[in-house]
Amino acid sequence: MALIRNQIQELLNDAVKCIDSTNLDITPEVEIPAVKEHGHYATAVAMALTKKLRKNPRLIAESIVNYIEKQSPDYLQKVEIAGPGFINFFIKSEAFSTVLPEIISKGSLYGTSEIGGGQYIQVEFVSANPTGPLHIGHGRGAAVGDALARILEACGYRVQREYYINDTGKQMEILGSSVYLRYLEINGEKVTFPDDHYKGDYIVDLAKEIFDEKGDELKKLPAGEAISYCYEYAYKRILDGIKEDLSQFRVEFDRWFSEKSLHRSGEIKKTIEFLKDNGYIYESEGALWFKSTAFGDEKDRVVVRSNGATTYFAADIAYHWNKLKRGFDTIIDIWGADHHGYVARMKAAVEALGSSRDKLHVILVQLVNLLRGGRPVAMSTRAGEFVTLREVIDEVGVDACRYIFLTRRSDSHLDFDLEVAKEQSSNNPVYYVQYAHARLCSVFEVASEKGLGFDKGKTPNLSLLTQDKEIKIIQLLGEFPYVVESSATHLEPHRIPYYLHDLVSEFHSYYNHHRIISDDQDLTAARLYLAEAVRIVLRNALNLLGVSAPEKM
RNA sequence: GCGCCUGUAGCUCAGCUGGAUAGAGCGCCGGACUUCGAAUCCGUAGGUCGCAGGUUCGAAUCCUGCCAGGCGCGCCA
Repeated sequence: MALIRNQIQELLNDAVKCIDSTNLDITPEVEIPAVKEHGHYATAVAMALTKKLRKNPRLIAESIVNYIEKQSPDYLQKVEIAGPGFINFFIKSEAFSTVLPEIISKGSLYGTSEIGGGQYIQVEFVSANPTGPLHIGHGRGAAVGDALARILEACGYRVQREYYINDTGKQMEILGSSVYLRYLEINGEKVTFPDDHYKGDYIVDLAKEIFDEKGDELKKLPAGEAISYCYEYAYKRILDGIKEDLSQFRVEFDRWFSEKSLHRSGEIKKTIEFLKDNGYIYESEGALWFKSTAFGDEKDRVVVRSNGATTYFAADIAYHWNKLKRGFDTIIDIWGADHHGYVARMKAAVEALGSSRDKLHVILVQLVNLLRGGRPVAMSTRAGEFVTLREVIDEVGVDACRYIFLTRRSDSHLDFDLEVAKEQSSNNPVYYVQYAHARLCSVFEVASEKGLGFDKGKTPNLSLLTQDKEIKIIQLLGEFPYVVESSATHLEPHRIPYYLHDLVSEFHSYYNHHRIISDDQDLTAARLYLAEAVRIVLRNALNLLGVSAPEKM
């Protein structure tokens, strides 16, 4: 049984084809009007066609409506033309309720689809340097990337979640050196701590750990060896901490990809060779340059410095070549917005590697502006002044934290005030949604105490669901699959929380106006059936966000 | 100087890619618990959609120019 929206969509497609056979590349958009006087669904397609057909929109609307009336689909109560040429559809209420049995029978699968057609997508996110604990900004990237992956999976894509570890290079040396210097301090030596070193307390803690294990042993080693030991130790401990934090944040990666492995395998060298063979590399001032301007970048970029060292960008190209060779149909990179200047060159590289630049989608996540009581909190890894993701999770909880991140477009700046998130936690949008779920669970408990079980196999008399609010809820439930789809195709997780809010607000209102459990057995059965459908959609939607659906709060 | 992002109610943000009277939450004010959970509901107030032009039947949405905030612009990573 196709959903009403689908049927209207198809009907309109046919109607448009019928009015004018000259290859119109317009697909009519079906929307839900803001006010109910405008029907359950509406389309502005007649206005969209005016330019092409050079006819009055109302005339076009009339011929579309004529076509529709000739078909006279059984779900349609009436169709009318309004305003400048809107076509408004009024649906019979019993037609709407056909979605309920579908939701009940599909259960946790309701909302999933096959639009992805098994396409293979990689989502690379977080990828924070293992030089310190994750901070709040990484948390936002983690929430967005993970939710996106869940949404894409729900739409029939095969998804791989990957974390790229920058485990080599100058920063790693500085990390090793930072720990080593702290270690020397613990051993009573006076050291000067350079400005570019990591000053966080966690560095001191790591040095202490090494001291507890090794005593003054490292002091006797040549500095280079000792630093290397410190680096290995610190890197491993920090990365383990990152994994732990992410796991607690309900983010699990399928693969942790090491930058160092690209150096070891010679892939970076091979990548540069490949580009050179294709004429995209030239030498200048003793360095090797990638001709990214040939693909729209504003200037060419160095890949091998005059001292012979490859740049970070060179490794990044090799990394993306590696991704491309793994056969992904689409590659999604989620970056902090401070890296926006790298999009053009990365897309240029992908194209130079013989692929399509459209295969790479870069989602920029704006940095989080962390506040406490309205005052900005300093955030600098180097200076060691930052609030870690773990601290935020401990303070406001995983559910609230993820929800706050996911309720905004990723490219909008985000003020995250810890005091507000904490103090107003009972007014936090996530609880509004979770409360509806808990409330429903409670209703079912009461129902079962009264011996009003819920029989999944038996469909009650749904024509009893005639209240405006019931129709509205049913209609919204029917929208869920489209919301998930649009969220996937636009790569915008925030559509889910906004949908949830609409649905839940409608449900709470309904709950306050009508009793689900009453003396009328048939009506109770029908309403419990509706309630169960709501509960399923709430669970499924929250699950896409990685937010829990508690039975009690 | 150049580039990217943002500018919508007092605050935090949506606005389905050009459609009908621009919407939520928080906050303010006023109501609703002897009845399935009041973390809820119902109602009031609050707007020159940063500014100015342009495109057309129609603009918060598209194009141009300004203004403001954030972030980038290295043979750093």
